Amino acid sequence: MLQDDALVRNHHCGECPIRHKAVCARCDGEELDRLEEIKYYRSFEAGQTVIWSGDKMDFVGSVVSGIATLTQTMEDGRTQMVGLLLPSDFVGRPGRDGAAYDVVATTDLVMCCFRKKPFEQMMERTPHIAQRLLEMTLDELDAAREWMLVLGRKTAREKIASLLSIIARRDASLNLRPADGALVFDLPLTREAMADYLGLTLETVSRQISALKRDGIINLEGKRHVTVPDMSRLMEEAGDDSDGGMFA
Amino acid sequence: MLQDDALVRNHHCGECPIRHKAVCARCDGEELDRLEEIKYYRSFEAGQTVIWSGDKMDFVGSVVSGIATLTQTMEDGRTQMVGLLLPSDFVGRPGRDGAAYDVVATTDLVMCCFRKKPFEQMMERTPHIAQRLLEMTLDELDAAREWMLVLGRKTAREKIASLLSIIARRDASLNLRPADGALVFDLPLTREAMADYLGLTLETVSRQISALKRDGIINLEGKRHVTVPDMSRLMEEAGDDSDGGMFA
DNA sequence: GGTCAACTTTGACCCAGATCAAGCGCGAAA
DNA sequence: TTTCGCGCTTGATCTGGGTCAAAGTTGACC
Repeated sequence: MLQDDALVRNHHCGECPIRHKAVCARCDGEELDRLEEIKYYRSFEAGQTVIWSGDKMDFVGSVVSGIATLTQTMEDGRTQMVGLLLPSDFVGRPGRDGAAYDVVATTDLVMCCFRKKPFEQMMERTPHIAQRLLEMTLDELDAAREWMLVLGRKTAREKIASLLSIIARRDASLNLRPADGALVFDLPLTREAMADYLGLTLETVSRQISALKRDGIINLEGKRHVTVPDMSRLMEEAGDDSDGGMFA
Repeated sequence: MLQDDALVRNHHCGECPIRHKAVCARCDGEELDRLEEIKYYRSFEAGQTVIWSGDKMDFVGSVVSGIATLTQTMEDGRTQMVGLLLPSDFVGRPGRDGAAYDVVATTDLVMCCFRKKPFEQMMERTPHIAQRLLEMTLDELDAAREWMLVLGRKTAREKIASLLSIIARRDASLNLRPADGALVFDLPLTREAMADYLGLTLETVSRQISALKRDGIINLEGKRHVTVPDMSRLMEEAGDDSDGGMFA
């Protein structure tokens, strides 16, 4: 809360925690000044819907802190998560009016927003923004394709292991702990959200997590706090081309 | 064959069949001239692999005619198609050396290629190219997310109906036949390729196609030639928010 | 400290789709 | 004209994960 308030009050891009990773990453000082003029912050509480699919979207923006999800829903209620938005990820699509997906804040969330029109105009004049956005979009496309393999061809156990290893890897690169080889992190998602991400039911998610715990692949304290004693074993379970120790 | 030869010999972007849809769509005359200098054509036969995953990729390019697929394979042989490349679609990623996926020509294929380095340099100087590529990448990302819903949450029957309606819609916009409401097209994929696209086995694909035929949703002549008497019924079977008569 | 609600776990049973196994149809080569 | 091979269909059976049901955990709020 206090932290979020601090973020909301922070009006200096220079000190922004996502300065070097977000859509503005390539902008120079002068370009940043112009962005600064049109930006504004919005906060959302955990559970709040940021945008409803189909709504008119008059802004775009970056996640500054917290986590949001992108989901699609069929008329009968089946839902599939199609994106997980972490700090520095971009929301919205220049050149489109309606939102294509529901965007929901999974944790408390702070976004750095721009009204769509001025942002689009600025993008025309500022190749650095379009270039960075292209780069980010290509990365997201790769992630989506990786996920298609998970959804289409992996077993429930492999799906869970894949999700855990993605979260573990992300946390390892952001936070500390390359220490003894054991990784520790908190799951940012409920069992139901994991199920929506993986194309499973929440019961199956629960069962497979229990199974991985029983087999010593992971340890659990409470429902959310995970320890991975041996990352390469987890990756083996995920079915990814094995062990290659890539820790960026 | 004759047609392909004609395409290979065609050195004038002005007459290119994908001129207004490909990555060069926004380029003006002068920019086109410069692209023309560095472009070259490559042809592939049906079944040929264009690029192997992991290989160094020293070119990028557009599909001019024919169809190619993008697939990922796990060590044990499970494969998932993650993209279907139609004329005007772009192959390769500026700013990356290795190919992330196998690219295979499903039909005879002609591509308009650029060596990666000169293309990247040109992209820096030519915002029109980056802008168009961003637009195309965002479209692909949307398609990939749509497909995640299909893979994660739809039944086998809905998956087949989804694939058929996508192909039908594409053919309807390219070709003729908005006539009496019946659509006719040829499947460009084998049962196995459809299975790889949909995360199914080829047996299930075959059974579900037979079932849709039995139920009068589609008609088949031979194994590949499909007639859809009532598009809205097919879309209902696909589970897409119903009937909305969007025919671009 | 008790209650309530949201989240999670676990069990019993079932079914859609995978797997295994024949056969069919048709175009190309001989 | 026969034969071969490949793509496709169809049947029988099996099983991973869904469904339905019940009970355990946890934390927030009185």
